[in-house]
Amino acid sequence: MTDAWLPIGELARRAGVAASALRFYETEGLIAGGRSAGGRRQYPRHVLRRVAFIRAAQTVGLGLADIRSALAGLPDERTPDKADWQRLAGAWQPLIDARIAALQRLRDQLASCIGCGCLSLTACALYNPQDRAGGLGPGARYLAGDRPA
Amino acid sequence: MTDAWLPIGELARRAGVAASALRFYETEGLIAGGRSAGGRRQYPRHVLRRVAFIRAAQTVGLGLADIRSALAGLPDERTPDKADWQRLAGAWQPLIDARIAALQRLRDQLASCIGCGCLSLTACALYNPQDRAGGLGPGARYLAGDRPA
DNA sequence: TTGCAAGTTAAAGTGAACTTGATGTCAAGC
DNA sequence: GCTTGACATCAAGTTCACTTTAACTTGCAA
Repeated sequence: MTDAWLPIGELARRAGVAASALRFYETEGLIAGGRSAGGRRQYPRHVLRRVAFIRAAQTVGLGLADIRSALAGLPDERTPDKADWQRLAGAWQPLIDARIAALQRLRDQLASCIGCGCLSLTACALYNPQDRAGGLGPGARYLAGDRPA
Repeated sequence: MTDAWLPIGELARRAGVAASALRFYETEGLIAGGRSAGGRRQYPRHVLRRVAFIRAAQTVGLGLADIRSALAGLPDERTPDKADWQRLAGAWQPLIDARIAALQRLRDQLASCIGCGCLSLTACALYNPQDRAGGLGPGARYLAGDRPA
């Protein structure tokens, strides 16, 4: 087959992530590959899918530590197949559902708070520390369509 | 009235945020107050509502810069009233709706991707850089119930 | 053979929202 | 007067997911 091994630039281009990110993923143990005679990284093709998984998992809201744990559930010496990926990605569904539910609760509470105009600490459902868990964590700042350059 | 002015510890306790965070907010121009003879911070009571607004806005997903802009829309020498807060919080509704919609799209795409088990770069809707905007930004890592200690 | 793009490393920088630590002051109770 | 706890400032540290920088090497084409 042609290009059985991908140099880092190729992988970066095809996966749509920066080469520096891929090196970072490698040092973090999220991906792995071999080296050429000259010491350059050479990735087997299936790493592409692995990178895709990582990015998708990030979209779902997972951190790299969680993703590493998830990837640890893949078979070691067999190339992961359809069922493997299904198993991993299936675990996301409840997470997304929970996030949606939390946002909907927030929206409803906000609606009632706008109705009363209170924003009171004692009475307003919007300001309830318990519900902050449903939001984004600190550092979550890019809203839909508001990605950095 | 009793305790017309709140020392920072009182405000922290009542608002449910750390005193260090309040000092930080003050240096960032998000809240303001006076000083006692001895140089200690004294906050007027309505700062409580301001802090509540800040935390609520964060829950909605806004960053402090956005929140500062929003707060700039409040009257300067009049204590903000019901209508003022309503006006500000009303702007959140579309943001929340957009976030929910983005997550629902993600969920649907994930469902179809699990159906096919592909996770393929060319065919899978889940791995689509366009859609990453609908997720959380980089650094958004705490899911529901997964707050740091 | 020369030139250049693409690759290598380690270390430091980024940004957001705070927190922690060191060191010193203030105010109240005893 | 003394202890205690809450408060003051300022600098530096934390977390995460990377990116940037600097200095150097590899590999391919002209």
